[in-house]
Amino acid sequence: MSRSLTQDTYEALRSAILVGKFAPDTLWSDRELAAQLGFSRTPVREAIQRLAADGLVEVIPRRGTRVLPLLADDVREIHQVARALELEAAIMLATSRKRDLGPLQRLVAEMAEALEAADRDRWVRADEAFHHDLVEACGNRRLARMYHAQRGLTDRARYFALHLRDLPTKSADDHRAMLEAIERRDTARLCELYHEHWDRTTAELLALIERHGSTMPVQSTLREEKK
Amino acid sequence: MSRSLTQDTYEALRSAILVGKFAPDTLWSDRELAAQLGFSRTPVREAIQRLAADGLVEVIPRRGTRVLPLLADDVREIHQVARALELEAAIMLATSRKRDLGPLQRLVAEMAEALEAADRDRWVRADEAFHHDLVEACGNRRLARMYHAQRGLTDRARYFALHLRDLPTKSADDHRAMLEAIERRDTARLCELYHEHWDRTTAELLALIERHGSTMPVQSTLREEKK
DNA sequence: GGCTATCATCTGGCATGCCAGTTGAAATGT
DNA sequence: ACATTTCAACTGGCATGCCAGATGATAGCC
Repeated sequence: MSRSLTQDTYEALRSAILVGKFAPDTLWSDRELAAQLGFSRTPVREAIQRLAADGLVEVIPRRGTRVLPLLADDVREIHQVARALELEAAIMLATSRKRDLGPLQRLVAEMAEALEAADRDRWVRADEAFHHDLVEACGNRRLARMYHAQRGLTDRARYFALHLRDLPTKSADDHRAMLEAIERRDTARLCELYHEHWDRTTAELLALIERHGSTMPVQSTLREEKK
Repeated sequence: MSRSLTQDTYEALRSAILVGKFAPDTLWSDRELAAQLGFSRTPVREAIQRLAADGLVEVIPRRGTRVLPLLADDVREIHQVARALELEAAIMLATSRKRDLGPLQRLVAEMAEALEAADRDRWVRADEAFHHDLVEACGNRRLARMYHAQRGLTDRARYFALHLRDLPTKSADDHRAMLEAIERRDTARLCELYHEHWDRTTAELLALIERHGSTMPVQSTLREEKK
């Protein structure tokens, strides 16, 4: 895989948690994880340190490592942070002199096409790419890193939500409007749009989460494998 | 100290770096740090993982752990992120129904008194507390944690800057105006104020940094102690 | 039966030993 | 004298062993 077992472990565990392979609130021991992944406790422990710093797990001394659930309040908090950061990035783009909005324009078009074809997966890819590229384009790498780290935490929820809701026609309009505001360098309009867009997105996601239980309908498969 | 050597090590190293006891760009080995702190490599290594995640150090395999310098670009990026997050918190306070602005009002008064007495240390304490409490009061713990983590990175620079510049009379006005905007629930004004305030603060800090070299005038003392 | 004390077994915390990659100065050849 | 090679002394990566605290099934008591 990569050049470091710690890195591999970190990525494997993070992805497993975000995809839902570890049921929230379950306890895991470093020995157990190490055995499953095939190497020793040390890289696993170091990876767990990082996951704990990310807020994905909680280490309980002499009890185990608990996978933290994604609660409604967490979604609310994460979305708020993401909104603040992405708005800052958008404002930066809106006031920047040299900028290339071509990729973003293409992605908006891509989303429109995906909607016409009712292709949810294609739409979600373009949507992810739009927000991703927008934040990347602002030039602040710290901001981008923090944004992606937070946003990644809700990937799982968004993925399930996509198949449970109506086609996101409203979101497509929002994106187009946001891009236009950036083009026109209209920061006041941007602030409005972002507040509307994220408030609605958050509410939609929360409604789905509450309807389907606070944890997404994914169960751990590893627990059973082990026995 | 606390209940975990890893935690102790993390806090000790983080504080040492932020206070300037480790010269930027110096390489350290985990064995060396462990010997100085008095325990073994394991807790030191786990603490270093977290410091690397914070962006304070960089681990170079088989070379050492490099203390990252605080460059002008870093200050720019950090201030931008902090501004975005604090503005979001301020807007939250401005639109919240039940809120207690008493502590913030007291801190604004405190800053005014400190200015009259030309007491820089008292002023900086009140200033820190103002921003701290403002972000805490918004109720989004994630946002608060990220804000403080980022802001902490520039503590060192701000501390030195304080004694090298004029009394921050302008900042005091800004804070008062910000609080008033929150009281009047005037979010548009808040946006303006935040952009002005942080742009000026960033520019001031950068000017001082560039005048005094990209790294603050602090040298490592530990290197010598060791010999 | 119900309650309590016990203890084998589990956990994370930490120390330590070995490995392989990197380095820079000494040893070597020209 | 200089360029090249070599190698001892580092480094972080990883595995492993021991420890003390926490747990829960069980044995013992009332």
